[in-house]
Order: sequence, then C-alpha cells, then structure tokens
Amino acid sequence: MSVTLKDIAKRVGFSVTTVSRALNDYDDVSQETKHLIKRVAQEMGYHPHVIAQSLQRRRTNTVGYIVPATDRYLSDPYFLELLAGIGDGAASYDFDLLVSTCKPMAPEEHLVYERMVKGRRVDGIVVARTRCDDERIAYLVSEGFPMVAFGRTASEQDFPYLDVDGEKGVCEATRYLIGLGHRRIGFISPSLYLMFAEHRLAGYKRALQANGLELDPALVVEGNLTQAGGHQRMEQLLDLEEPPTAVVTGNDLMAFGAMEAAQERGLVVGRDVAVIGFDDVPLAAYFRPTLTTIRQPIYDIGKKLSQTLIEIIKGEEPAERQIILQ
Amino acid sequence: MSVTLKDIAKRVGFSVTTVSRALNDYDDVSQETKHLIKRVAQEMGYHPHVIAQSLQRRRTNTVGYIVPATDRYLSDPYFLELLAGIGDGAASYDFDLLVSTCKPMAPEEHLVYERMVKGRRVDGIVVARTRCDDERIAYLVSEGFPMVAFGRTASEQDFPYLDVDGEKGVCEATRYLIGLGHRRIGFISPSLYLMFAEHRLAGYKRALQANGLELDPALVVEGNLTQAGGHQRMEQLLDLEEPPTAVVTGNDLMAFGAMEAAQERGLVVGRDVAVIGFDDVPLAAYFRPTLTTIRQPIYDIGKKLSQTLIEIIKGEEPAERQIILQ
DNA sequence: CTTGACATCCAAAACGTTTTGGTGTATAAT
DNA sequence: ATTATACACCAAAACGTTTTGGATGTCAAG
Repeated sequence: MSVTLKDIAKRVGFSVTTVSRALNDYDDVSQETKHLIKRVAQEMGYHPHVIAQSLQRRRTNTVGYIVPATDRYLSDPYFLELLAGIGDGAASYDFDLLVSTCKPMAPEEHLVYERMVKGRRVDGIVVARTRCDDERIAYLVSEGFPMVAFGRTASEQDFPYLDVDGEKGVCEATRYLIGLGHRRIGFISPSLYLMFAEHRLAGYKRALQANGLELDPALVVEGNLTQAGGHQRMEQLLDLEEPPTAVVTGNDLMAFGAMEAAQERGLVVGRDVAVIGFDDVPLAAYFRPTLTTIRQPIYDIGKKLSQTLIEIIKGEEPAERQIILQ
Repeated sequence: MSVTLKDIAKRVGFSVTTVSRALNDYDDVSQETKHLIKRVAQEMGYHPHVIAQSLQRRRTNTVGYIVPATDRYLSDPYFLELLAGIGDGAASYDFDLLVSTCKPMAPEEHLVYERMVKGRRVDGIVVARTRCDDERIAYLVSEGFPMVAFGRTASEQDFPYLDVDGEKGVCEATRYLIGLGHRRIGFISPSLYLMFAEHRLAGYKRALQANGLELDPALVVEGNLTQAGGHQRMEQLLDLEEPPTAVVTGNDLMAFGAMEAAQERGLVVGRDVAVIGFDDVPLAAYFRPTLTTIRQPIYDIGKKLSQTLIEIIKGEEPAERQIILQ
C-alpha cells in the first residue's frame, strides 16, 4: 500500500494534523519541523491521495468536457485541437480534464451531463458547439453549475462564453469574393440548429445585401460539417442550372469536401470556382490546392476556455464574462 | 447542497447503512423497504457522491490516457479517433476517462504519469504509440499499476498489449507495389525510436528481400509523422538522381504530405508515382486523389484497449494478454 | 507574579460513502 | 422450552485528507 499522512506522522513523531499543515506550508509549524517532515515525506515517497483531498476540500480540481462525437467516426481535427487547448489550459492551473463522448442531440446526452454534475466528478464543464436553443446550457445554468461555452445561444440567457465573430468573418470573406467579381456565391451552411451556423449565414447575407446582390435560396444549402457532407452539397450546387462561381463553407472539413467535388468534375479550384472555409484546422495548411480559410485559433480558444472556467470555479469572476474574438 | 444518504435516512427513518444497502440491492433489506428507499431517493433527487464512493471503494472507475501532443498543434486525427474509442470502451463499463497531454519524450512526461499513478486518480492507464525502449511502460510495470499498451516494445518485458501486425501490412503493401512492376520503392519511416517504425521498416525490407531487390539506403528516410514531414521527405526522395516510382509511408498524414509534394512537381499520383499510407484515418476516405492505405481500425482498437484494461483492473485476467491484429 | 501575546502543536470532527460485525425478532425444528 | 435459522436492521469504523477549536509552553511587558 502507499504512504499516508498517518505513516509519516508515526515516523516523525508528530500528529497527522501537523504533518498535513507542514506539507501545506501553514505558518503554525516551525521551520525546523517543516523541513523534517518534508524531507521524510520525500524519502518515504509520499504522494497525496487526490481523491481524499477532493472529498474533504469539496473540490476535484477537474474540469469536464463532452466531445460531441458526431458518429462512430468523429474525424474532425477541430475537436482534438480544442481538446488539447482545454487540457493544457487546465493543466496550467493544475486541473485535470475528464472527457466523455456523446452524440449531439441524443436522448442520453442529458444523462451524461447529469452524471458529471450530480456525481460531482468535476468542478465545471466546458460546452462547445452551442446550439440555438441549448438544453445543456439551460441545464447547467439552472443547476448553478460552473460552466463556460464556446459559442453563444439564441436566447438572452446570461452565461459566460467565448466566441468568434463568425458573422463578421464570413461577411468579409464573402465581400472579398464579391470584390473579385463573383456574383453567384454559394453558401454551404452547418446544420441550422447550431448557433454558429446562424451567425455565419447572417454574415453571408449581410455581405450580399451590402453589395446589392439578391439572395438566391438555391445557393444556400445545409451540410453536416463532414467532408462527405461538403462533397455532397457541393455537387448539389454544381448541378444547378446556374452554378455558383464561388462557395463559402461553414467549416474546413466541408471545404475540403467541396474542393474534391469540384475537382472531380474537372474544375480547377481557384480558377473555375473559388472555395473559402472556416476554422483553420492544422490540416488546412497542407491541403492542396491550398484552402483559403478564415482563421480561428482553436487551440488558444480551448486554452482560454478552461482558464476562464477555472477562474469562475475559484470564485474570481473573470473580468469579462463574454468575449467575442475577431 | 445536495442530497446525501444521511438525508434519505432521516427522511425514511432507517439507518444510513440500510439506505446504502437498499440502493445497492443487497439482499438483507426487505423488498418493501428497498422500494420505499428507492422511491424516496428518486424523489429527493439523490445521486451518489462519486468521489466519496471512490475513496471508500478504493476504485475510481476511471482510466487515464496521456495524449502525446507532438507540438502545440497535434493535428493527427488518429489520436482523436483513438480517444473516442478509449472513451466509449470505458463508458461501456461505466468508467470515465481522464485525459492529459504531454509532449512525447519530454522530461516532464514522467511527472505526468507519476501524478496519475501516485495520486490514485485513475485505476489504470492506456499508453499508446509505444517506443522501442519505453520508460513509461517500464515505470508502470515496475509499480505494478494496471496498464495496457497499443504497441509492443523491443524488450522482452511482459505486459498486456494490443498491436497490429505492421510488418505484415507493410510487407504486403510493398509486395503489391513490386507486383505492379515497381523496382525503386521509397519508404518514409516514422521516427525510429517508435516501435511501430521498426516493424513497418522490417516489413518493407522483408518484401524487398523476398523479391530479390536490393535495399538502397537512400530510399529510406525518417519522417516525423506530420503532413509537413511527409512533404519534406518526399521532396528529398524526389530529388534523388534515381527517384523512386513508388513510396510507402509510415502513417496517413505523411502520405498526404508526400502526395502534395508529388503533385507540386507536376507528378500525377497513381500514374507517375504511387503512394501507400498506413492508418486509415477517416479523412483518408475523402482525400483526393484517393489514398491507398493499410487499414487499421483505430476506433475499435481504442475501444478494445480500454475494455481490456478494465478487465485487468477488475481482476479478470483477460483471455489473451497480448493480441496482434492483422 | 500576573497577563497577554506568540509560537508550536494536536485531538476530534468532518467530507459521503461502504463494510464489518454485530443485535433483535420471528418462525421452525428439536 | 430450548435451539437453530433466517430475516431485517443498525452502530461504528474505515477510506485519507483538511479544518476547527483549542492546549501547552515561553517570553516579555506590566
């Protein structure tokens, strides 16, 4: 078995209390005893029992994150990037990261969240890919459970979040395409129940309007964020009588798919048809032909997310509860 | 605050012991009381305090996994796929998954493992991407800590692992290329400290030998598993006086990079130069031109890994401690 | 010689469970 | 009437910490 405070206490002839307080650098323990106890603890190979600490401190020093695994294969590198950011952000505060996966919108999703919250396995939860009407957030807020979201919701509910200005990003990208002379620009949207789909779509519409272009509903299609989905939707667009000369997609994976679809038809991306993505997953840098994409520093966002969450957990209300990055 | 056993006990007029035993379906509680207690527990919204359970049961019902985050960006979809598998496998046994990230071979790596083991935060650890001489495994084995590895090591140390027969896979792939008439076949190897690099390289050599081809050391280069690395190494191969007409790579990401490099030089992959990868990350299915790859069911491997680990944790030594998939 | 201040230490309670080793009360067998 | 056998229940200890609320001793000031 492993070394406990009691073992150390027995060895040095002090009480468990004193040993505990010595190791935690309380100032009602003399320097001398502190040194002795620390030395002996080291010698005996003592490591605190994190679970016991959690129980007593009422703090697990762990944050939770539930990966929305789309299907059996959740190939989007986006999530790994985000996960790494969240994990590293947590680690910077000596917090651990508990991960579950769950299909988004599945009936059991609520149970997964409830288990984390009610089992008090974690001190807070980061929820990513917010939905317009997000029951996960509603639940956490109603429970008063510490949380932070990547993305906003449609409701006016007040909760801490971090988001990128998807509307502005897409608007500028679309404007850029218009500037190049494109008049028929397609938009492959993420599933519409996702909040960021709405923002990005709004940006697309705003750009058209600002330039006096009319919105052709046929040019706006809803994809499922996967490469296959992008491929399929692109074909749909290219099958139109008047196909678009440029396409903006809701994420990089769909942009990859769209580019493939174009290439399969013998079109040269960048010459015959322009494609712009959104995310900037690391892969994007290496994809050929190079994907034009709207940069979103996913890793940094993840890091900031967990750090903000931990500040909330520690009771230090962060300076800004709601942040929108450009 | 939240509902505890004590609260329920007070409410129903039974002891805490009886409440606990009722909820855990012990048979020294009458059916009647069981029903009553369960109903009241439900009504009061009781959820067991997982941390308290862990402390008493000496079991956290959690497995750990440390993602070898190569750099700030760990873009390899491989890990997310594996992670999902591990997580789902654990969930199938009602286990949670604790994730950390750490640069492989970094000096602090040992600390991350030690923290997990000594802090008794997890009941077992899955270690992926084994190295020829793997201190992580050596440590876990020496501590007698439950573990399971994805991959073997060079030493004869006995520990449970799951691995794919990389040698056979690469050998067959290489043979296939030879069958197509290729005589100069390049091999972009993973970093050589990784065990699977050795197996795959061995497969390559075996295929050459079996067909009486001589090994040209210039055709074997060491990459770093990233797309950029594959790109760079492919250029190196193409710069040779007698460049290869086919290339086998150590993983899919490097294959992507290699294909790009070829395309940038105006070569048509599949006609001017053949490229074969290894992994079958989900992205591979959508990459154009289609990547020929050696299938490795990463998700399933992850799932099996954590399930095997949990069986070990539960003391049911699994039927086969060491498994090699084809 | 008291009083107070300070430094150093500690026993016991607490966190929320599960487990151990019982107790008491019927009913059935001797 | 005693003994066995279930049956239904429970008090207390345990898991390994931290926190609470003193206790003890020393020393300087009054």
